[in-house]
Amino acid sequence: MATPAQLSIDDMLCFPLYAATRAVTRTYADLLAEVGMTYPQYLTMTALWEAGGPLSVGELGERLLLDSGTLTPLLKRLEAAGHVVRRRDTEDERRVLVEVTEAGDRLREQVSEVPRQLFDAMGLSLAELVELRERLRGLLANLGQT
Amino acid sequence: MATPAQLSIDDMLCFPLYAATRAVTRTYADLLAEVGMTYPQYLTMTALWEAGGPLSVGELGERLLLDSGTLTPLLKRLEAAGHVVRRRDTEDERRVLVEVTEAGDRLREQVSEVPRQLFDAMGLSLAELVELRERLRGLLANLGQT
DNA sequence: CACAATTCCATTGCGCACAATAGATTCGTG
DNA sequence: CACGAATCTATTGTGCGCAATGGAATTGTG
Repeated sequence: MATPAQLSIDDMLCFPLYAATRAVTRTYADLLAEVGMTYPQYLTMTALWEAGGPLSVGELGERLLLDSGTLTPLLKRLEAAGHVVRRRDTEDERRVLVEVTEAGDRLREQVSEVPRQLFDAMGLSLAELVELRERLRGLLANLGQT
Repeated sequence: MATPAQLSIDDMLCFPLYAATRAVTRTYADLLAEVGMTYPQYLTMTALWEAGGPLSVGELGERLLLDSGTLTPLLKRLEAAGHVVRRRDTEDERRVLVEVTEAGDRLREQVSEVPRQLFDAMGLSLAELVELRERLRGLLANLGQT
């Protein structure tokens, strides 16, 4: 099998990648339904929890590899839900700082089992997960992302 | 590292998976820009080319793991671009058959180098690609997809 | 201090994804 | 054949992703 000019859909790498991502997102959707969050919102909250303090929209975008056209409306929804507050940075009025609220911190405990639940649903050994993760990181780096 | 309760964003599998998929989609967008197609549209055309004849919306959905809410508008755009035609199945009026046009067949040649270009952009060896593909197929199967 | 370039966020427009629902057609069973 | 169940596509509504654009604030340079 020498990468023929015409790969079938089943031979392509991109399709399993694409389909697996959507399957993971659906699994998250099930797990996050009770707290009313989506997977991108959960990722965003995770980045904020991890940072331990306010992040600007741009800093969030760097960590999540998302641009402001995606983040701005997403952050407004998180703010409307009471999980974060957004305010202009007094040091640099161009920037908007996003900070987790107390309710957002309580949410962190409510979803603390989600990573474990997802790990179980994926049905991979830890070694397989780590190897897959490293392969994907390599792919991401090759495609010109961090 | 024993799957701690609180994984950081960098430790999670889901994030590299999610980000790598978006990076691949962007790479496809660059390669497909000259023919005016998106990645999901290209995947859909690939499924039709591969089938060698008309497929119903449902059959396409099975192959692509997409539902009619996604496919119907996508197929209408492909039809508006002249790449496919849609018609009711005379055998079963509930079904809509999607068939590649002559223009759609010519398109196939115009994108014949895309798989190779993507393979090069990904920067993986063939062995790595195959292994990654199989891991992702396994994950997809575990998450309850085909 | 001007002022052009840069940085940063928001907006707009388009195209997915997908849940939920609706509506038409066909099938299965008596 | 009747008719309820099942099948199949379309529609609606919400939420991403992202390119392109715009506008406000800041920075760098002379």
